[in-house]
Amino acid sequence: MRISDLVAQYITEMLDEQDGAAEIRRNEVAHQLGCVPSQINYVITSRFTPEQGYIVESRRGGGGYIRITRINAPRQTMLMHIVNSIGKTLDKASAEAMITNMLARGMIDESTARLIAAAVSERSYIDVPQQYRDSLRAAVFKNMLLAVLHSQTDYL
Amino acid sequence: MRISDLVAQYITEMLDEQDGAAEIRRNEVAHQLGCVPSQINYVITSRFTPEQGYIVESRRGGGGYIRITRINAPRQTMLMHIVNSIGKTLDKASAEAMITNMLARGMIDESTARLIAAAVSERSYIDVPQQYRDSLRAAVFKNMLLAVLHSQTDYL
DNA sequence: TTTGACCTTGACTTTCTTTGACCTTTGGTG
DNA sequence: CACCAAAGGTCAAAGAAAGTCAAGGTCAAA
Repeated sequence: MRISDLVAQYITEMLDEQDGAAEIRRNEVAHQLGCVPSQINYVITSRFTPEQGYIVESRRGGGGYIRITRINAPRQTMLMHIVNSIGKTLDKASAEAMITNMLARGMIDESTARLIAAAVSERSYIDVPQQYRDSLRAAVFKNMLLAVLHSQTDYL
Repeated sequence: MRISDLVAQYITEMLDEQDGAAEIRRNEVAHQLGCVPSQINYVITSRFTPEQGYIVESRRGGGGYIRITRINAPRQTMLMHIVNSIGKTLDKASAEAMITNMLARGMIDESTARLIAAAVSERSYIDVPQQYRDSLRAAVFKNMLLAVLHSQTDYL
């Protein structure tokens, strides 16, 4: 198992136990998990980004800390928010991050996540000239999210 | 015996032993079987394609892997049929007919149907020149059906 | 014997991870 | 205030995989 996975797991468990908020001391955690301190930063910047639904605050100096907070709002609001945040274009990496995030926060279930991921996967766009791909992905993504909203609304 | 056959056999045996899911490290397998790493890619892209009933996922970098999952079962077979029947292009009307049909036969549920419909709806393709639309729709449709298969596959 | 489909190889690319040297901020202390 | 120690931050280099692609090889069928 990668060290980065260990760190991510450590943080995630802490978030789960503590109701979506975790405060760590970087050096301490690095020492506990046997890695260099900057590894913690790497994990945070790659897997606990705002785009993925986390807020990170920190403070240096004596008594410093890093605080990671999971964002939580009503499902449909979050979905609408995401829909609105999508511009004219959407690259593959962002799409994937968003899907992972929606899944992690229970906004969509796993099979929905897979379906959306498939529809926006690079593989679907192989025959399409590069210049159209990202705008197309944006349109498909948006339409699908609206369909999800529609489904969820129906059952409420 | 060809090297590619060896590789294919290696993977197949692994799938058989492990209930349809195999995770390999490319370099390691290449070394074990005495071939160049890219040979593994060749074999996978030529014999473990979605059309042949496999799903492949991978990750680069430290701790990377290639995961191959075999699709099985009855409903899956029907879906595979449909996947294979989709050609290079797919117009809106045919797509809709297929979705309705799959829904009617219980191959997919209602929310899945809606999602797929959203993804292949004409509205998603507004910015795309007419000439690309149907081939794109075909690709998206196919990928989504494969994702459905993936969901229905219980692996591990 | 030409051709076309399939196979093999290796150079080069891209992505993700790990590490460490150096920088900046903060709070305390003389 | 001046200085220092204790945090955390940044960044680039090196490492560890996997992906791509094109050039050439094999072999059987036409």
